[in-house]
Amino acid sequence: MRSLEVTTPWQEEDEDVEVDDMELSKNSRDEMSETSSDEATGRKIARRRTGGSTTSGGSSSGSTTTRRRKTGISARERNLRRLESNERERMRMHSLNDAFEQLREVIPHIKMERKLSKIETLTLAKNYIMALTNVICEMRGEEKHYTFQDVSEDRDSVDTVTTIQEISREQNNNSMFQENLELPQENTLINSR
DNA sequence: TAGGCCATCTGGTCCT
DNA sequence: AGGACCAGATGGCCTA
Repeated sequence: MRSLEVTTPWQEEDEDVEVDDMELSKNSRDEMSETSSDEATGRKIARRRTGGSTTSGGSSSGSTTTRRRKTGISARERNLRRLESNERERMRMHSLNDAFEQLREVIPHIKMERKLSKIETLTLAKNYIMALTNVICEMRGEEKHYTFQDVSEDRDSVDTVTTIQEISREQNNNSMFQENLELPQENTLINSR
């Protein structure tokens, strides 16, 4: 992935002076251009012109008034680091999204026009694991590990459990499912959403 | 138009 | 010290 190639206000100045952080934030946001694309992945990099947080999450230590810098780095340097940090964060989120995509591909679910949302993906994955665990227990002749409650209110659960039951019927004699599989400690896990 | 979902920016905190 | 992680804020897109 390439670095951002944006002409920024601080590229014009290179003075190592004390600068108000709020002003820096403003400059950083003002820099944002519309969109560009990532050459390596083809992903669109959207940058807002007016976005960004005013009071960022969990950040309570700094006042909104002028704060003094910890070190002697210039405003230009700090903004450069910010951009690099943004880039790393984008990459991190992209890899997280890739992982979600891979998870979507292995979860059996009813085909939909739209793709599964993240929360749906996680919920289905959890249900899938629980249902598979029950299948294993069933094959071993043990008591079911998890109890699905109130499935009528949870269509995803129903879909997943139905799918797993079908799988278990087909693979009822598959010894791979019956040998040396570690099961979670909990005996029940209420299916909530 | 409201609400859901998402991508991105941002700064604090944690970890190596 | 620097990068990873996290969560709040914001705006864009889409759908009912």
